[in-house]
Amino acid sequence: MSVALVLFQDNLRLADNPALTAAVESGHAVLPLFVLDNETPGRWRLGGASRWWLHHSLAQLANGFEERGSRLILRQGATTAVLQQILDDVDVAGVYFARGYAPWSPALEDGLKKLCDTAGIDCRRYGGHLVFEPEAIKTQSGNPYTVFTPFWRACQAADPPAQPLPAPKKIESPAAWPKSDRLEDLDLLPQGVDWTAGLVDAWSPGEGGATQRLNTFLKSGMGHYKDRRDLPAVDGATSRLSPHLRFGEISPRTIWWRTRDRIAKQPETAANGMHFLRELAWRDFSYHLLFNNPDLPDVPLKDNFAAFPWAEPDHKMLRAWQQGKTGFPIVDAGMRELWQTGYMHNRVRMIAASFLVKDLLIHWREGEAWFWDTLVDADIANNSASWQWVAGCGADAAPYFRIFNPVLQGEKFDPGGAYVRRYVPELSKLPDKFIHKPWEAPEDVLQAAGVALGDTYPMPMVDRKISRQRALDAYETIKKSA
DNA sequence: TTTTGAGTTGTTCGA
DNA sequence: GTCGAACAACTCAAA
Repeated sequence: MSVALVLFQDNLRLADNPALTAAVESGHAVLPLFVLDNETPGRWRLGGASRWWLHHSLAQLANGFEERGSRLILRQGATTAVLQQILDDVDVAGVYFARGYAPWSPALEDGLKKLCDTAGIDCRRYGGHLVFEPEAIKTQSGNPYTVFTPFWRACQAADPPAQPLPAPKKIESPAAWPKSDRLEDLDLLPQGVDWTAGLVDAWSPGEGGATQRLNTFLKSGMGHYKDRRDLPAVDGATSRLSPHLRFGEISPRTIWWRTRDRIAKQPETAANGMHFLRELAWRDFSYHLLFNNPDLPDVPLKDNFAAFPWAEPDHKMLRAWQQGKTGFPIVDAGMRELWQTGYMHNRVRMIAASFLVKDLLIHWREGEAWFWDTLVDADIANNSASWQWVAGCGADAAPYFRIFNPVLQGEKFDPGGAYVRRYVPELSKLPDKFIHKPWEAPEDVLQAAGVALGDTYPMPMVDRKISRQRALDAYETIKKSA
C-alpha cells in the first residue's frame, strides 16, 4: 500500500493545512514528516529562542497526530537527502508540501521536484503561509509592489483568500512506519544553563495555544486595537500571534476570516479590525519583498547604502545594547523583555532598533542577527525587511532624518512608565516625571528611589544631541545628490 | 509618455 | 505649553 508523504516545514498545524488535507483526500495512507534541516545550503540555522519554540510546537503537532491514530516522523539532515532515504524504504505515491519564500526555497523545491520526477511520483506544492501569494498581488505593470499603501489597497481589491479548511478528523496510517528520531534527539532545548523560564511563562507554543490567543484577541483586544496597539504596558492590546504565525501553527487566512466575521457581526469594530488586518498584510508584504529580493537579509535594497559609514565595530557598545544597559530606560526595557520572554513589543522594537542603528551607528545586520537569535517569532522575511526599514535602506523605509528620541517615545507610549518598571526594576521607584530620563532627576529624588546612576543603573551611553547629529551627518554622506 | 500625488510608525525649532 | 513648518529628495503607482 503506497502512502502520501506530507512534508512539514513552517506549517506545524492540522487545521487549514492544504498540503495535509490534500494528502488525506488523496485516498492514500498519510506519512507526516518533519525534517530538521541545518544542511540545505544557505539555510539560516534557527536561533536559540526559535529552537525552544520549535521543540514545543513539534510536541504539540505530534500529539495532534497521535490523537488521530497517526504519527509525526522526525528526522534530521538535508531535506532532499532525508526524503530520498524514505523514498528508498517506503512505497510513496506522492509528496505534499507547503511552499516557502526564503532565499533557499526555490532551489530546495526544485530538488524535491526532481527527486519526485526521478521516482515517478506526484509532487504537490501548496500555499497557505500567507494571505496573498506573491503572484496574486502585482502592480498594473505586473511588477511587485515596493510601497506598502498601494500594496494594501491592492490586497483589499484582490480576490479574498479561500475559507480555511477544517483539520482532518481521521488520518489513515501506513502499514508500517519508517523510523523516527525522538524529539529530544533534535537537541532543540538549551544544553547548559536553562534560560527558558521566562519563555515558558509567556507562551503556549502549538496550534491550541495559537487558537486560544486569537480567540482572546478577537474578544477583548481587537475592539481597541488602533488606540492601544502602541502601548507596550497594556496587556492584550496586540494579538501576540507572531510566533504562532512564524511556525505556521495558525494560518493567516484563518486570522483574516475570523477577523472579517467579527467585523461582520459588529460593524462598529470595522476600523479597528481592518487596522489589525493591515498589520497582517505587512507580514505578506515582507514575504513578497523577500521572495522578490533574496538578498534582503544581507544587502541593502537601496544601493547607495553600500557606502554608509557605519561606526567601527565596538563589542562593548553592542553588548550594552543587547543586555539592556544603554542608560535609556525604554530601550533597556525592550531589550530585557526580549531576553526574558523572547519577544518585544512592536513599538519598542522600533525604538530599540533606531537606537542601535542611528544613535550607535551600528550596522543593522548586527541587530538583525541578535533578534534572529533571541526572538521566538524570528522570521527571515519580517526580520530583514524591518531592520532595513528602520535603517532607512529598505524598499519603503523611514526617511533618514527620522531618528527616534527614546525619551519622547517613552513618554508618549509608556506615559506612566509601567512598561519600564516591569523590565527595569531598579528604576521602579522613580517618579513618572523621570522614569524615562533618570539622569535629569535631582540627586535627592534618585536617592529616595534607590537609584545610583553609573552603579545600580547605567548613565546614558551617548549624548543624544551628539549621536543624533552624527547620524544625520552619516546619512548626509550617502545622499544621491551629494 | 508624461504627469501627478503620495509615501507606517518622528523630532526639533521657533513663534 | 502648543502649534506649524522644516527636515530631502526620490521614486513609486496610477491616471
